[in-house]
Amino acid sequence: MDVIPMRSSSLELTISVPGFTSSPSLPSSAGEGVCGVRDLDINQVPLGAEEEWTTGSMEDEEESGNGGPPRKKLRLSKDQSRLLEESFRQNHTLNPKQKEALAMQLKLRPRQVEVWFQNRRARSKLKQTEMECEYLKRWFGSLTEQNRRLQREVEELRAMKVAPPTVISPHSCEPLPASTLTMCPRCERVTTTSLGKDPTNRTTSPTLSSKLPTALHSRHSSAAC
DNA sequence: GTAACATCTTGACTTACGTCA
DNA sequence: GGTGACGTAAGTCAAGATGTT
Repeated sequence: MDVIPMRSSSLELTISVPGFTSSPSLPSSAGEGVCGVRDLDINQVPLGAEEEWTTGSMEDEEESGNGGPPRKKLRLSKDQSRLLEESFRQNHTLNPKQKEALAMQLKLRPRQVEVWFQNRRARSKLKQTEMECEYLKRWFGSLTEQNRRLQREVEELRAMKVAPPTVISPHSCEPLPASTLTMCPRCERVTTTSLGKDPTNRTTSPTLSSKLPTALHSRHSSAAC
């Protein structure tokens, strides 16, 4: 799965993706996976990719509104951003004391720290949602494809069942009596009943089961199959 | 090289809503 | 239960940075 390119941003995001490993960075707020999935960390801050900043910190720009000249937009310095990011990593919200202390340390107004955290939370969530959406689209596509393949397989097996009395075992490549084949009424998979010929007794389609999210698969396979 | 425009990032604001004393 | 203070999320605006032609 590739990642939406992000310029000059170090938003900290994780997305739950089955089968992907990740670094256990922080408590991911959104989208705890449904089925034993893991968090994919997309927030590797590119080493040395910190760009220079246009302006330094603003000590305290008094009252930007109310008829005065249009406010100059503050750009946080590299250090200020880093410190804010570190704080955010530890805590996604600040209590008034922490806010005050951080503002003091950064030489910013508490309000600015507060706004920064608000925006940071909002934009993390947005990116997270976008990535989850992207991932689900891909997953949907892949499931659709698998579904198509399996339906084709079912059609073939149905045709085999009505026509010839025997089939070839996919495992031993020997002729197999059709009577040894049974179809699961729930998933429509064809399985071979154990006659000693086929020790694995596997379904004819192991591909999907290995790719399904574990929770979904175990829920199904535990009962009828 | 640079000007003009498009797009992206991000600091700040407004509004609505929930919680708590 | 009504009320005000407070905090947060969501939506938005706009300055400034960056990319493209």
